[in-house]
Amino acid sequence: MEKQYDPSIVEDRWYAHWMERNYFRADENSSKQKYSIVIPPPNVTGVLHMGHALNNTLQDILIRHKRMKGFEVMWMPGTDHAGIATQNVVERRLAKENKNRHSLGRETFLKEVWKWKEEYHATITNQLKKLGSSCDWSRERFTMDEGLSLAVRKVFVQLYNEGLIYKGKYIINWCPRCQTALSDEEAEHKEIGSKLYHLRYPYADGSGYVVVATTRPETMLGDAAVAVNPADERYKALKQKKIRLPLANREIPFIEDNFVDREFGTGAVKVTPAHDPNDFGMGQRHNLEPIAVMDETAHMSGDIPEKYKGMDRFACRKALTEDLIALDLVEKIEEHTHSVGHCYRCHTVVEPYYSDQWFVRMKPLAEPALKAAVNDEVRFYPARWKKTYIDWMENIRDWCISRQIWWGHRIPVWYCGCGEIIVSEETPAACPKCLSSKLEQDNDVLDTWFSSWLWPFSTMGWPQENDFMKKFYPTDALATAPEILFFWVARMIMAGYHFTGKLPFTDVILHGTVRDKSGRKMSKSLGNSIDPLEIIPVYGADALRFSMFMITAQGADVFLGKDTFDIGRNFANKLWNASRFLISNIAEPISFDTLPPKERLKAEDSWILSKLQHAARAMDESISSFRFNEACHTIYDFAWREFCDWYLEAKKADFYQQDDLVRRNDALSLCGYALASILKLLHPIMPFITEEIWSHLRSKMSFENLLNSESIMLASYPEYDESLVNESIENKFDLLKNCITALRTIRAENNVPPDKTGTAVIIPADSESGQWLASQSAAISQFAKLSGITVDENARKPGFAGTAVVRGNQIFFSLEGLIDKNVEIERLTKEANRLKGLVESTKKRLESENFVSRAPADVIEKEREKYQGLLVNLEKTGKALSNLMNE
RNA sequence: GGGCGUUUAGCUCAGUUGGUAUAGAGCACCUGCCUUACAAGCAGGUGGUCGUAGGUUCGAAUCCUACAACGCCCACCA
Repeated sequence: MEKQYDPSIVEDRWYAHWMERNYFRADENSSKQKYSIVIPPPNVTGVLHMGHALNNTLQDILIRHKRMKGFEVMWMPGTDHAGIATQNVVERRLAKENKNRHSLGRETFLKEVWKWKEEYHATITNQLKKLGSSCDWSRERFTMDEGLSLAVRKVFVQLYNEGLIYKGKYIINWCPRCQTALSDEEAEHKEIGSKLYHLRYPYADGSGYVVVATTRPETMLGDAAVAVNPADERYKALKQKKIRLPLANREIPFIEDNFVDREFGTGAVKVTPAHDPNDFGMGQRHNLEPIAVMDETAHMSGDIPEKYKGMDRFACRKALTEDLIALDLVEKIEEHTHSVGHCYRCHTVVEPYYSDQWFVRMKPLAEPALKAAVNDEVRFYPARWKKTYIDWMENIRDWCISRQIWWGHRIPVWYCGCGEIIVSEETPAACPKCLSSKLEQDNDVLDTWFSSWLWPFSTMGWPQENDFMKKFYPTDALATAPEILFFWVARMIMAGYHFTGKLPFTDVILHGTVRDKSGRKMSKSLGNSIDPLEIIPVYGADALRFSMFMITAQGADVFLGKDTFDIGRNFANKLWNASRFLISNIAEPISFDTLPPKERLKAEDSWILSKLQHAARAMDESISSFRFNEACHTIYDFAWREFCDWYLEAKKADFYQQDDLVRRNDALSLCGYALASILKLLHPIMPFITEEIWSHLRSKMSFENLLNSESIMLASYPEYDESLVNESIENKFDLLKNCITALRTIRAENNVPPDKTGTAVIIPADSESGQWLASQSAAISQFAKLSGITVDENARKPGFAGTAVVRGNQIFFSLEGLIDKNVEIERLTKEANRLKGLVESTKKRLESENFVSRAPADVIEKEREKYQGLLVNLEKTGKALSNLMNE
């Protein structure tokens, strides 16, 4: 074994080995209880980033943990075609060659996108493997593969037949750059500093004007009315008047509508039914014809003055405002911040656009999905997301699912010249009504999420009945970022209930966003992202995985810097060296069936076995409740602070016992047992190094029921064993460690060099402590580098010595000429003051009538014991201090 | 406008149901060590009135109220 652990050699080798052995393969015929997860399919738009690393590591931890716990696990991998996003990146690539999708034509363009898909799909798959993801690659799916496309068509037809899909002309969010409709969720609202224009609209009879306020003056060309609140007295007289719309030079009426807020602006609002969702509503209530004045690229068009035709909407805003100013029709322009929708893919300002689109009626689908959350059948981690989910479900609106792009599932609707509309899973040969074969399929494709929402079951072969789905559906956990709670999670739950009658998963784990050290979201455009593939060769996937979860509390954002991964790398290296040390001490391969019998266990053995039980339980609980940072801390502390710092150090002496082979083998086997347990506990988080060490350990040691698994992946996860818990030994060890630390502190504070040994005297507080510490005098000598130690209640204090009091036990360290009296006086004074403070506060509490009469008896008892102990320590420390000063 | 989250050491953050003599890590910093597992390491140390103000309680970082700062989500007042 090398002196430094090098993950780059090890990791790829083990992944290939696991693949070769088919360890990731899920067996639908297994009799074991199943545990299944479907991957949130990464978009094929590009390479994976740290957010994916976080997301997939989380799932891998769960999968590996459950696999070791004896479940038949299935982790379904796959990718998403990501309609608009992928089409955009491919169009951008084409633009560099001065081509565009229209010049290529639909078919050729789609071929280009498929090429892109293949390329990035390969990269993504490779990245997931580098991370160690133990998904069942034999099941891999893509949202546009044949089976999933079939599921999409089936769902569309079913919903249509159920009356839950309809087509209609409405105001929708339109991205003028992508030139497609968007759903409400795809329009991201951002606060924007803007202007509020107060425009004068003259009455048709020339008797004056009314002032209306708008943030988008260019839409005035499409105005169909001016509306006021019916209760607004100010405008009562204007009811009969008409407005002469400036520039457009049309007459428009006054209308009254309760929607209008009397308090805002002037209380009069221009109504543009074709370009504003509220105005559209008013238009419908008052039979106003929507007048479209923009085309699909948000350039001015339609029946408007020549001058503005073809102008970009923002250019027009400027030009038109200037013209109105020239006509003295602008009362004032105010600064105004408001929230404006942006395309979630290209960040262009969304235009409300009047057009013919397909929608899903959501209310009926939401009912069971809402109930599931209210009843806690589906659980959210952290739990606070439940409320967010419920709010959204309660206020759900219809879902616009048609997209005017080419990359995606084509809408399975055909139109016949006779007016017939055919909605069908299969391409119809002829119109059922007029028998014409001249049918035209709807040009639009479906929203990407219309395939994603079926993911948990479409990937399993639905709608075909099959054993695989029977075994693994519904799944168990779903891990994702909160950003797509509505886009995806909520809709999957709705689809799950509607099409399979089942909740598709029970635990929804919402993890945070990956950010840089200054809190900015990591993104390609900001140039602040860290590429997992650059980290892995240097630090290792294990280090990447461990570091990320070590520093991240459940649901909290992850802040990554270039030094973040040191934690995991250092930990891996520590583990490597401890293992190397142990394994190198095994000269001849040793074999044993069980742990040494109880009577052969030494104190430190019982102690580490007891501590191991706590660690095992904590790991299990932390992972099962998705608190991965806790799991990392638990294993880090156990492996490093307890196993390496104390246990292995304590066992060293026994390793060199060439003349007592029983003792030597006990020491090696117990260390091997503890190490193997650590490896198993850690494996879900750091799969590679644990497998590597596991194989080294197995080459030197065989242990029935412990190391019998060829791969650690398939070994059983350590179980909490109460019979090995030993609180009294843990207590004694705390005392021992505190005594050793006290001696070390004296040495360090007095700058005693490590190569100078000294002698110690311990005057124990009682005979029990005395016996225990005396039995550990060899260990104390070793850890504190002593040449001699006396533990005796009747021992005499050494003349001049460094002093400490631990739980009433007086500890003296003496080394001629190396203990600095002033240092010691300072230390002891500080200690005495600290104790005085504690004695005071404890005394106060115990003298308080309220405390003594109201606190539970055990708390009072504990407080009394604490007080007695403090008094003893204070007294002895004080005495040591005065002795020192008098010497 | 509604809702949620965060505020703890110089920095980044843990702290599960209120109670373990001293509120924990990592990094940074200081001191001493290349002690034959590990300098990516070892031993020791400095550093915190737990955002502010009240309240509940025998007891509050933890529960309640108000306030402040920052962040996020949702929302059809142009």
